[in-house]
Amino acid sequence: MTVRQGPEGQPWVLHVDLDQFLAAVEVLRHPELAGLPVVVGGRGDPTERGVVSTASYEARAFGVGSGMPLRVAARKCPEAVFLPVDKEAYNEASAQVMAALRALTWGGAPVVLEVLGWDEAFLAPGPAHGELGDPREYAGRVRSAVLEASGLHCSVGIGDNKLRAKIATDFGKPRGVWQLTAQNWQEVMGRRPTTALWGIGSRTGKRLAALGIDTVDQLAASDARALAAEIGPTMGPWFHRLGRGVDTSPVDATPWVPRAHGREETFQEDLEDWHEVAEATRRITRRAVEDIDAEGRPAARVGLKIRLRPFITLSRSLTLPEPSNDPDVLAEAAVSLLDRVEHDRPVRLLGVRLEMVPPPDGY
DNA sequence: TCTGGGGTCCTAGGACCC
DNA sequence: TCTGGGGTCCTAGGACCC
Repeated sequence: MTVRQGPEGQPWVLHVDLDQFLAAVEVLRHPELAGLPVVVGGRGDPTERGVVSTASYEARAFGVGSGMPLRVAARKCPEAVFLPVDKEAYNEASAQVMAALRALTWGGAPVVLEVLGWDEAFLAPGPAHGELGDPREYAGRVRSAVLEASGLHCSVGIGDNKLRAKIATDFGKPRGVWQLTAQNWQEVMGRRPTTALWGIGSRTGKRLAALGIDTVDQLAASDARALAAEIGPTMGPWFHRLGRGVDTSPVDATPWVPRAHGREETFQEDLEDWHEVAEATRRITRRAVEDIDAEGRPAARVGLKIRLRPFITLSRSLTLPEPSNDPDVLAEAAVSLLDRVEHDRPVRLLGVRLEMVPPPDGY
C-alpha cells in the first residue's frame, strides 16, 4: 500500500528514528553500561581493523563518531566500552519496534509504515482516516509506544513530505520532535550548505559549489534546466527539487525485496599471495551464497570488489551464462574475475556480490 | 590513524542488432 | 568514402545512505 502526500493526498508524514540504536540495545541488555561511553563496531576489539558502527552519546562527547576507525576511537576515548556488532540482537529489537509502529492507528485508521532499515521508518495516516489532530501530540504518542514496546528511545520528524520529515528528525535528536514543512523550510534550511540535504553528499556538494551553488537557498533558486545540462537529466532536476524541499514520493508499505547480497572482508594483514586471494574469494563467495539461498533465488550476476594497497578500490563483474545457486559455479566465476585485475599489489579487502534474478512476481 | 559492511541507484561507453 | 538512428545488454565506476 502506498500513500501520496501533497494537496490531494495526506497532509503529514512522520519519520521515526531510534536514538543511538546499536548502543541503546547493548545498554538495554547490559544495564551496568548505562551512562558509560559505549562503542559498537567490528569485532569489538579496538586493536583490530574495523570502524565504529554506533557510539553512545557519552562516547560522542569524546569526539567518537560512526565510520571512525576503532583504533582512532580508542585513542580519543580510552575508557570506552568496546562491543562487537551483534546482528541477531539488533534484528530482534528492530522487529519489535516495527511491529509496534505497524500496530498504530491515526485518525481511527491503521497507519502506513515504510521501513528504511534497522532503526528508521516513515509513517503516514492510512486511507480513510478521520480527524488527525495535532501531529506534534501524535508524534509524542508514537515515541511512547516505541518506548513501551522496546525500552528504546526515538526521535520523530514531522513533515509535509518524506524529505522534510527525514531532515526534521535530526533537529529533534535525541528524544525529541521537530516539524519541517513548506512554511518554515526556507527559514530553517535556506542558509545551510547543500550537503545538509538528504541525497547530497560531499562529492555532489563540491560539484555544486563549482557551479556557484553553496547553500540550499542558492540550489532552490538555480535553473533546473542548467543543472540538467551540467549534472544529468535525472540527477540535476532532482537536486533542484531537494533545494526547494519538494518530494512527491509516496510512503510505501510494500515489503522490501533485496536485489543482491554481498559479503566482504577486510584482512587484518594484507594478502600478498594471490593463491591466498583466490582461496579467500572462494570462501567469501560461499558465505554470500548462504544469503541468496535464504532468499530462494539464484544469482544472475557475480561482482567482485577489491581494495589494493596503496588505497584503491576496483570492481569487476560478469553476467552468468545462466542463473545459478551452485556454490562451486559461483566461486569459480568470482575467481575468474581476479584475472581482470593486475596481481602486483597487496590486497586489503575482498568482496563478492551476487545479484539475484527478480522474484517471479516482480519488485 | 586510516578509511567496515551492507545495500541502492545513476551514468557513460562499448558491443551488438535491426 | 562515409557510414544514420534507435534500441538493448553488458561492464565499470561513482555517489549516496544506514
